[in-house]
Amino acid sequence: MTRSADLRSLLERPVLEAAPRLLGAVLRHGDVACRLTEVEAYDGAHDPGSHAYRGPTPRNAVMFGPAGHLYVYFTYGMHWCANVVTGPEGEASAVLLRAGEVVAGLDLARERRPGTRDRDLCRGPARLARALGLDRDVLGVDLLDPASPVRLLPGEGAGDVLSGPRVGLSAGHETPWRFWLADEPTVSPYRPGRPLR
DNA sequence: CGACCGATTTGCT
DNA sequence: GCAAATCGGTCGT
Repeated sequence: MTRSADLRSLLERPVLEAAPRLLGAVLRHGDVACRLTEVEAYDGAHDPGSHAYRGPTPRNAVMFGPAGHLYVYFTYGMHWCANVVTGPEGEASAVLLRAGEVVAGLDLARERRPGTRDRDLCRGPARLARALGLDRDVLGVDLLDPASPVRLLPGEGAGDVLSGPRVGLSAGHETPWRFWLADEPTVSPYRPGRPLR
């Protein structure tokens, strides 16, 4: 990861460049903090899988705003998922936070996800959002503003980054959309992947 | 106004 | 491994 001063400029980079470098960074909401171990890139304008693909709507408006803000959406009638907006303003790309390791506020995280093993607390995008207490209340907050309830903080150096193509997309079979840290128990079970160049 | 879909998780088999 | 649960956004009538 990078130092704090570089976070803003990193997030303004193209999403495929910013996404893997978010691994190891820490997302904190109140007392609960999570070290990111798995993310996925969504390229607003060109990615059919992106919520921004069909243009701006009230729901995805945050994606079209400046980088570094939190895009939270509700899906499957019961889950919230969290994204970090990246790229130049108006490009509407974002990084879906898929998994992480709870590094602070373990008690509260367990409370929010009863009966869950610690390593599963943030294993999966909706699980991560739940453990951190992320919902519409924090939609659009600036993660780089020290006054925000949700903050993105630089992490220690991360281990090896693996990447793999996202299934179900016709375009971008050559492009790695998914990034995760090797040898992390909090990452989703098994994915075929290769080291990031 | 109504129908259909979805960047998923969970629980049961 | 598979199906249920559950509802806001989006689009068509």
